[in-house]
Amino acid sequence: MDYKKLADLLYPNIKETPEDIFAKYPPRQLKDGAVVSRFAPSPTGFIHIGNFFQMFISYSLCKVSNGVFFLRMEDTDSKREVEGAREFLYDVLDRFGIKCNEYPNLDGKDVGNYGPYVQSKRKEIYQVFAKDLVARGKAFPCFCKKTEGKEEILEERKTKFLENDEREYDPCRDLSYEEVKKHIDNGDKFAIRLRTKNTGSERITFHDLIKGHIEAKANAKDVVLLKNDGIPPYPFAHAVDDTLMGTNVVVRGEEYISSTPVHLEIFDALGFKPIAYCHNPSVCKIGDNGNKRKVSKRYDPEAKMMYYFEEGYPTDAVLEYLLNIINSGFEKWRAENPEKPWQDFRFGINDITAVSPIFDIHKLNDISKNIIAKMSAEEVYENILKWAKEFKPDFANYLEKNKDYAIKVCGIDRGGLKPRKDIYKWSMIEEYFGYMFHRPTEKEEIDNAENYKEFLSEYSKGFVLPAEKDEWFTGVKMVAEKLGYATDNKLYKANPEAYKGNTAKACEYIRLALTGKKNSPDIYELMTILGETEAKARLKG
RNA sequence: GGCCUCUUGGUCAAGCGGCUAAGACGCAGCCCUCUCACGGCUGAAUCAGGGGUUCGAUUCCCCUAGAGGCUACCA
Repeated sequence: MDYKKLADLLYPNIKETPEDIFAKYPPRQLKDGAVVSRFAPSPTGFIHIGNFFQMFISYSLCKVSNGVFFLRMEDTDSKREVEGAREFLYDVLDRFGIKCNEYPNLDGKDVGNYGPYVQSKRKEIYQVFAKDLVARGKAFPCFCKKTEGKEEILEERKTKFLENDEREYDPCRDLSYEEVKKHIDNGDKFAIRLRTKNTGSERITFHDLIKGHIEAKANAKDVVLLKNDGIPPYPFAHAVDDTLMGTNVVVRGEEYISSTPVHLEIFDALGFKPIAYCHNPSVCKIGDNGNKRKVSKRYDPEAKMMYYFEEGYPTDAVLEYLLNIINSGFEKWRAENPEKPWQDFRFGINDITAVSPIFDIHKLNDISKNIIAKMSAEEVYENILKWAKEFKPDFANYLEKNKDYAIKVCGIDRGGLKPRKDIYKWSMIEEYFGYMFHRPTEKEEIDNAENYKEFLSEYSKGFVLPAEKDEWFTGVKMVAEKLGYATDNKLYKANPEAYKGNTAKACEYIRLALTGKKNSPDIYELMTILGETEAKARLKG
């Protein structure tokens, strides 16, 4: 069989050779240990936290080694592409402050010298390599119908061989030149398949940066290299692109471990050097049946990165949470360096966990609380405003009109040695501090309406907001004592029946009048921010 | 079914042949206190099971079980 002739029959217009292509992609000049890696999303309209997780590992490895982190758009599956998805992708990276060294710009131009960074623009490159493979007898054209869901075809392939033979050779692998020519003349579309050199009994080993040494059955299947539309499925695109682009560490989900033998055989057929893999575990949840399962975009709101924007989590909180589950050393580092930005953390590949973590919203919340607690009132205000502009325009309006006041509210119990740590997402504010933005419309249950009324009417009589907290508290106690409340808690506890309540009870009434709630930050501080007039009005009911 | 990966408290985990098996979140209790939050203290809770190897296994080996993944002209 003259494979060269066959290749020319298939691709009469492809004149370039792999050498020509390689000439355009010179090896990168890198410092020792510099990692070149990439984020290779499909523009399907959302980013799954699992993809984001991988991207972040990849990014961190590049950053810490002063390497190159690039973005490659994997748009080979046009069926799944969604309008506006590319813009959204960039928006997400931007919000998290993730910068790519090389990427395809939205205007169609590339930033970087190893492009195009969009797979749909690389069709000819793939065909050059495919043609070369055919010319060397390592691949062949396949005119079969797609086998998806077609069990009988799959069965036919398997049963062609002896029992227990794991080979899946494609029926088209041994077509004669004449047969192929007939198809071509007929205008039939063809896919290109790898002519696997294996027979099903070979084994291969490879090293994974996270899992270590892995031994597996070698590929023995004539896998598709180019679909009949000329576009490669993932494995071939991965081999060609990552080789040309100089990727030296591929970070991907562990679901790819099983297909690594296929990738390795493709690299081998192409004559490429294999690339180091880092198969990282998937972010999971406990399902209804009590088992682990991957976080799913269908059932779990937190699967989509948009969720964190909508809820108003600070992006650093999400990143630090991820760092926490990726790198066991991060938490210790954070404890020792409470003031440093996460970017200073020396991300280590050896510390990447091999186990699928279960997403823990409590932990995220805790990290977020600590991050927010360190912000100034102004920062909090700016963040809330930014969030509200996007998701709560009315509230954003209010915040802008009452900026000074809103900043004061954001500053409640902020700073100092014991900052308040109860807010973990911006969407909480309106509900949480609602009473600071409008008079409470509802009140939590009052245990003794008569006492409540009596106390407030007495307390609000001639109410003046003192300049000092102590003074204010003394005032409260005076009124309380006058009405028969215990101001000494020990006395009260010893004989509760003798009093209407204690100072705490009196404060509860004031708090209720002011906020409608039984829990709130310091009453005096709230009154100071509300102002004497407003405070008095609320006390009078 | 076949192949691959994973297995320390509820969750994230330290541990790399000898420890009363760290720490964090969460949970419970106590203290502080005008309430909540913060902070402090205390507590409950873990080596999947079975075999080896060894003077000694959470740690090394094997088996079993459980969970996850792959088995497409999807990635």
